[in-house]
Amino acid sequence: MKRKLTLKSIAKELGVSISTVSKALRDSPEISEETREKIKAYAKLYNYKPNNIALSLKNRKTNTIGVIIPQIVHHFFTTVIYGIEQEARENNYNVIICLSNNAFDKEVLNMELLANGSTDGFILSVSKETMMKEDYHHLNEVIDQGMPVVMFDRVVEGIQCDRVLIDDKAGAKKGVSHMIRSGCRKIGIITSEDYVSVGRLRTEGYLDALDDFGIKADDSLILKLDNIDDLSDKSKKRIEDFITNNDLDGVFTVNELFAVHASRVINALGKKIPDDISLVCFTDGQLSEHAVPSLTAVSQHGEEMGRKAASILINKLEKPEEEEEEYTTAFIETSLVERESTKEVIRR
Amino acid sequence: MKRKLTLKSIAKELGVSISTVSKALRDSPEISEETREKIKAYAKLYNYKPNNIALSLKNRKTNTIGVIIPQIVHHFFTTVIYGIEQEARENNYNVIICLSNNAFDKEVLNMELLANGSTDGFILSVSKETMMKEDYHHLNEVIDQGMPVVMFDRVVEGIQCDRVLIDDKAGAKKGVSHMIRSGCRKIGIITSEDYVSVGRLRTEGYLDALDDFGIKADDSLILKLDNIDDLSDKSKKRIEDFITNNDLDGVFTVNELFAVHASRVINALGKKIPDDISLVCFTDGQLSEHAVPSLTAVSQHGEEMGRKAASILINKLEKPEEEEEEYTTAFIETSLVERESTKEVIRR
DNA sequence: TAAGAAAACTTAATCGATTTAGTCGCTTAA
DNA sequence: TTAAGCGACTAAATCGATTAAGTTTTCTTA
Repeated sequence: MKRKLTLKSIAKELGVSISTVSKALRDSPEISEETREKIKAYAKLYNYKPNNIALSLKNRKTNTIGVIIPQIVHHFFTTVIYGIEQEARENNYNVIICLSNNAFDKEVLNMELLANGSTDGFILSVSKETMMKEDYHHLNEVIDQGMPVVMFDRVVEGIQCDRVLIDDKAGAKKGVSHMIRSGCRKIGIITSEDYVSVGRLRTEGYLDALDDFGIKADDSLILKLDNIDDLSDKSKKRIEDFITNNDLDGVFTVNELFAVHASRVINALGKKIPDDISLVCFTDGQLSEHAVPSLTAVSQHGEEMGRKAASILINKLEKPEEEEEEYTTAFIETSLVERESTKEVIRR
Repeated sequence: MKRKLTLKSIAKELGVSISTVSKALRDSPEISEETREKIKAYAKLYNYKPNNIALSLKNRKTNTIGVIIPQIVHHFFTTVIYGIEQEARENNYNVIICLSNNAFDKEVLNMELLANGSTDGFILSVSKETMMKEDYHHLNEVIDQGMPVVMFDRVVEGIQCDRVLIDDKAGAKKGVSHMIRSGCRKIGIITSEDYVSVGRLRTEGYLDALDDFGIKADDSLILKLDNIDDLSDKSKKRIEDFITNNDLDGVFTVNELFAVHASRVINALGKKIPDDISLVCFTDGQLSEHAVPSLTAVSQHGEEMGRKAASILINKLEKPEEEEEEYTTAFIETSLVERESTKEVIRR
């Protein structure tokens, strides 16, 4: 086991001072050509790399971004992380990832931990529990210490930070409009309770689309489930009843899971997708792509979201300090991925 | 914006020396009860937390684990990360995640970056390119510097490190045996070329199972595709031909994607799953669970794998230094998740 | 009462780097 | 002849913490 080289060990070995070594390696004109070359050759030979921790301490800058997300076993979040990682890497930043598991306490703990010098700033999507508690002291604290924060996807109001959001409303509208254009007239939506912001916004988009085409909304065609993140047996049952008891010709769902189950139910009823019932879901993931029939989906572009969030954060971090603060909200546009679960749009 | 407290600022404020503050906060008996209480009260009031970077430098220990994986938008890897994160957090470690995107250069770069002080050890799954290049100098280098490494899933030989592996062979055998017990006699396998270790091992498990039941293996029933990570059009075509041209009563695939496509093809041929053809795949993910019919799958327990890898690494890190080194290989057992794509096992 | 011990602090070294402020010898110009 | 200037270094401070070693001050106790 060989110890890592340090400036000190190089200096000792070559019989010069530490600062000479440091300056030589940084090409300072203070050091003579000869000495410089000698030191650089030695450093290269033994593969000297400065210690990041020491640099971080000296520069009071870690070049590390802290990412806090509710869960990682989740396709959308991984695409966002992927985007963050790409952008970070291109700008010489590291990424530390912490999971809150949707728990308030873990979110606070993680932030406090990372805020003590480990990271320069945060990208986070707040946990469900935090949203319900409406306790954001941990966010305000790190912001107060001058660490920039960028929130994405699940954001809260009243925090001095930048935001990156999916345009949920426009996305849902896009999906539902597509169904209408392809001939659907009685479209149901499977969504979440309104306190989940993405659910609420997507419902609004659905209503907007109907309105645009002069179709009257009908409350009985709106199914609001408790949990948007998974599919309980109770939710399954409610989806079954919803589809069985309404004579729909289109179903829009706010996530893939609801859609996959809807597809199953429609199948079991002996109806054909898309001939009898069209199906569109929000979120374009593995399930939409590989389901049979494959699902037309509103794609969220998580990677772009991650890149955007990271780029906003890095920008703040590199900015020459204390220009007047401005907080932006960026929207990531969705796009519609047409697949087998919808009919062709009738064009005249 | 208020600056973070440091020992120095506290010392100045209270008119004592830095070391007095440090000792007081660490309950040293050297400091009088009175002074100690005063300092602690002040620190608590203003929420003092020591700077991690400074501690890392002083202790030459970062309490951070570097994780390097080929990709993050991949269900299995996220479950492993989830496991790593859990175990790390419970032991007060941070997790830095870097993606190699299956590229050798990025893997090397990431390791070098993190090895310069950022982490105490590594958990990694080597990239495909690294496996093909068989260039492991970056691994040997960090190991040489005394940083422990744990490899998981995609491991290579000849490196001084611990390993955590899925028991691929036993897992495949489990799946294929199940099909045989449920009545299948002509089982095909869709796998990868042998240079992908998991593909090779799973193929071996398949052959083992056939052998156990006295079924003769037939090379024409073994389809080896180029890429195990995704499904190219070429692969799709080959799967179609494979299933169409062989009169199989069972298909085993080494991943979900192959299975989902096989399912589609079987469907298109007008055959019923599982009545005409049974289908089992390695890897229990979203697709297996939600496909129609849902797929019987060999579950890999990625979370357990992550926990195990992290626990081995942390153990090494906390060990009182330089006991005689021993490298272990841990196997994570798989389990079979029975779903709709296989028939009941006939028990006599 | 004086030496020794104990209590309560402070100084200074250290981790590994950067950088400002010297230092020292040599050349050059007034 | 001598001060200024310059080239080529080194010393020391700094980032924020810990800790071994040193310093006072007060208290014991022979």
